[in-house]
Amino acid sequence: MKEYNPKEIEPKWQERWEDAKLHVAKTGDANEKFYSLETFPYPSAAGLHVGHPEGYTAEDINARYQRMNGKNVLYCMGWDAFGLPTENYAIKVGKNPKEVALDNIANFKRQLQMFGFSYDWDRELNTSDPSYYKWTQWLFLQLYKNDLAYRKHAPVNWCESCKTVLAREQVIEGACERCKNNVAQKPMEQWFFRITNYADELLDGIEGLDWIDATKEGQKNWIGKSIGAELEFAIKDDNGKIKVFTTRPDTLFGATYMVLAPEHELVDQLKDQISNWDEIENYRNEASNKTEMERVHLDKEKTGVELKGMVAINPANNKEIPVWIADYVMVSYGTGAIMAVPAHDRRDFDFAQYYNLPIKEVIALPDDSSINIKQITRGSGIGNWVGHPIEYQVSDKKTDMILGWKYDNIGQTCHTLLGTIKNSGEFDGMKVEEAKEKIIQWLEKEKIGKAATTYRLRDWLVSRQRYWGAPIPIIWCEKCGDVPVPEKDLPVLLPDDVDFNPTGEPPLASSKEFQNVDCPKCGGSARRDYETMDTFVDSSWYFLRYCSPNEESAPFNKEDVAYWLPADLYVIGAEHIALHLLYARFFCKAFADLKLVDIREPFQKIRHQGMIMGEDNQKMSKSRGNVVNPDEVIEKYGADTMRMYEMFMGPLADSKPWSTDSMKGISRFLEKIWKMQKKVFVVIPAKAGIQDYQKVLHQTIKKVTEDIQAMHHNTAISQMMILSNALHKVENIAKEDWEMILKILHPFAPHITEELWHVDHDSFIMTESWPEYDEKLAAEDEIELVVQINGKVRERHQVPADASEKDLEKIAMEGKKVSALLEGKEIVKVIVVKGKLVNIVVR
RNA sequence: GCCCGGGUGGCGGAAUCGGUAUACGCGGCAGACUUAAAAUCUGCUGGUCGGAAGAUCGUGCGGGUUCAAGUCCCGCCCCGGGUACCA
Repeated sequence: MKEYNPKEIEPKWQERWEDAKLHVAKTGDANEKFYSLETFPYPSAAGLHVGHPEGYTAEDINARYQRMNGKNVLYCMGWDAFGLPTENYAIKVGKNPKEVALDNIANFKRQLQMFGFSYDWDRELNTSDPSYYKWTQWLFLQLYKNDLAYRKHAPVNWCESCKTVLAREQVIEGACERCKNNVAQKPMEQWFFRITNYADELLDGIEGLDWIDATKEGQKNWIGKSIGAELEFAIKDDNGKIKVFTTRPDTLFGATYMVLAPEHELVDQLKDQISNWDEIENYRNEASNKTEMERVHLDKEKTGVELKGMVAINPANNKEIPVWIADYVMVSYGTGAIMAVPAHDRRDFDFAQYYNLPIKEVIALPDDSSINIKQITRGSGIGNWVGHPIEYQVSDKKTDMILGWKYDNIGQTCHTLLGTIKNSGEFDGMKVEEAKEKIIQWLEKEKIGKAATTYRLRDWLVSRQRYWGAPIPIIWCEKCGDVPVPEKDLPVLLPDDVDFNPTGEPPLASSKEFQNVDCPKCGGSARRDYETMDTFVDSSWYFLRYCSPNEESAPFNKEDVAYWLPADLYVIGAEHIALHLLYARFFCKAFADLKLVDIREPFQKIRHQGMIMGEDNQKMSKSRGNVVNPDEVIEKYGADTMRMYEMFMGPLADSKPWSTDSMKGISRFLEKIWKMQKKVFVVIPAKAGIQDYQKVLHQTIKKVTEDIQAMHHNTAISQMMILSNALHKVENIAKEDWEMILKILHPFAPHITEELWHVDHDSFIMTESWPEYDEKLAAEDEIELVVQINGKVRERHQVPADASEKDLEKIAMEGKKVSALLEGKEIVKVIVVKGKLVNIVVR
C-alpha cells in the first residue's frame, strides 16, 4: 500500500468532484432544502488568513453532512470585492482597483480550493462585477422610487484620511473603523436609506430567530429603543418652543434648566435675544473643532455656556429656568435638546454642580423601612446625589420608586426617614410608572407633549466619496432635480479615466466621460451623481443573488428565493452583529414590502466563529510577526489535517491560540486511519472477533452525529480518536464497519476518506447515506460503580449496567475496603444513583 | 460606566437535568526498535507526603445550600469582547 500523501490525493479529488458537478444545488428539487450560507470574504491583497477556514470548515462539515442525509444543499462562495482597502492598495502600487481586485480574487479562490470546500462554484459571484452591481443599482432605484432612499443635507461623519463619509456604524469610539483616524463632523449633502422606518420590526423580529442571546442583545442595543415623552418648553417673551425628548416625564418638576446642542438651529433663530452672542459663537466654534473623539470621550469635565437673555418656562410649575448650550447634548439624538433634571441624572448632576445650577429632588424611596438600601445602590446610581433609580429589589420583587419619601445614609443598610419630598404637585406620592403615565396624559391634555419613542438607530448613510464601489444611479439636472437613471441604462459603469488619488473631491468627478450626460427627463445637459455606494449595500443582498445567480432580468428570482430562504445556517464572526445583520435584515423587509421577496427574515440560524490568535495568544498581525500562512500549513500537513486541526482546537465560538506543534496529533490520527485500510476484510478471519471495537464504533457514530448537529466538532474528533485507538488494538475490521467509519469521518477530512472509499467503490462517498448507529450495540453492559463514604470516593466495582438499586447498595456495602472503613461507624443514610454511584453517609 | 462571554494540569481543551474532575490531543519522562537520529510502538504523567499500599489538597477568591458543587445561590477579583455623554 502507498504512503499517505495528501499533496497527491487532495488536488485529484477536488478536480474530480468539480468535474462531476457533485456540489451543484438544484432549485425546486423534491428533497428537503438546506441553505448553508457562508460569509463571503473581502478578498484582501494579503490573501487568506487562517481564521477564514475555521468558519468555512464548520460550514463545509455541515453541508456534507446534510447532503449525506438526503438534503438538497445550497452552499456557495462569492467575493465582497468593492471597498476602500483595495482602492488604497491599488493607489499604492499604481494599478487600477479592478485589476487588484481580480488578482486578489484569483488568489483567494486558489487558496480556498485547496481546502476542498464543497461549494457550488457555478453560483460564484463578485460584487464588483457589472453583472452584480447593475442590480445593486437597480435595488437602489427601487428604494428611491418608494421613498426608502433620500438625499439630505446633514452633519455627517467625515474621515479626513480616507476622504469619505462614514456610516454611524463605521465610527468606533470616534475614530474611523478602517484607518483609526479621528472622524470629524461635516455638513454634507448625502444619500440615506430609511432603515429607521423598520426599527420596530427589526426589534420585534429578533425573537423568533435561532441566534445566540448575545447576538440578539447586540441587535437590540444597536436599535436602542427608548420609550418616553416628547414635550415643549415655552420660551419667555417669544413664540418659539424648545422641544425635548425624555424617558423620564415623571421627573418633569425637577427640570431646573435646559440644554441645547451647540448646533441646535434654535440658537441661530434666537440670536437677537441673546446678550452674550460672542461667547456663544466662541463655544460653538470650539465644539465644532473638536473631533468626535474628543467630544465623546470619557469622564472629561462638562462644559457649556448659558444663553443669556433667553429663559424657558417649565410647564409643570411655570418656573423660569435658564437655557444653556453644551456639547454633552448631541444634535443627532432625540430632539437635540434636553430638560435637565440634575437630581436624577448623573450627567445633568455633574453639569449643575460645575456651574452651580439649582438641583431639585422629585423622587425618593418609598416609606418602607424593610428595604435594604444597600441593594439599591448597585446599578441604580443613587450615590450621594440622588441618582435616577427606577426600580430595585425588595423581597425578590421589583418595585417602583415613588415620588415622596427621603432618607439619609443612602448606600448604607441603616437609614432614617428625613422627611418627604413633595415637589410634584398633584403627582406627589405616585410610583414612578404611574407618574409617567399620568404626566403624559396631562401633557396631552395641555397640548404641549405626547408619548414618544426614540431610537438610537439612524438612517443608513450610503454614499461614499471614493471610486471603488457601485456608482449611485442618479442624474442631477438643474431643471428637473434628481432624476433616476432609466433601468434600461443600467449598469452605470465605473469609468476608467479617473484620477484615483484622493483629493477630497470624489474620483468620479474627474471623469469627463462619466460626468456629462443628458437628462433622461428633459434631454438637457446634466451630470451624474459622482458618489458610490457603501460596500455594505453590496453585501446586504448577496445571499439572495446566490438563489438565481444567472438571472438576467432581475436581481433574483422570487420563486427561487422562496425555495431557498431563509438560510438554515449562517456562520459569521461576532464582529458583524451590528452592521451586516442589521442592514441585511432591513433589505429583506424593505424588499418584501416592495413585493420583491416573500420573506421578512433572511437568517434563521446564526452561529459564530471565534478569532484564531497567534501562537503567543495575541491577535495575528504583520507587526507582531505571528501570522500563520495557510499555504505553508497545507504544504506541510495537507488540507484534511488543517481542517481537522482547526475543528479540534476548541469550541467554534471561542477565540483560541494557534499551535503548529499541536497539528501533529491530527496528522498522526489521519496516518493511523490510512494504515488501518490493511486490516479491512470482507470476511473476518475466524480467529479475531469484531466485538472488541463494535461498541465504541456505534458509540462514535452516535456521538459524531449529535456533535455535528450541535456544532461541537472538537468533541466529535476526540471521539473518533478514541475509536481509532480502539481499532489500533484489533487485528481485523469488517468491511461494513470500515465503510461507516469513512462516512462519519468524511465531512471532516473529505479527501482521505474519498481516496480510501474508492479502494473498492466507484461512487463518491458523499452520495452515500449517513450511517445509523445501533442503540443496542452502543449500550454499555457493564459500568463502574463508584462507592463514596461521606462524598469521598473509596472503592470501585465493575457491575452489570442494569443492576438494581438494591443490588448496587449490597455490592457497595460488601466491598472489602468499604466494609473495613465502615467498621464501628453509624450509617446515617445511603444514597444510590443507578448506573453511577453509591454514597454512604456515616457518623 | 453599562451589556455579553470566560477563569479547569506545563499547553489547547473535556465533563454543566449537581453524582468518578482533568476525556481527547500537544508537550514531558522512561522503555522497545535502530550503528545513530527521525518516524513508529509500549508504559507513565495535577500538587504534596510516602519505598509502597495509601493519605491529603485541588476547577480565580470568600461565604452558603446539599448526602454530594467545576456545575446551584450570595458577595468579590481578574481576563476577553461589544458599546457609550442616547437624555
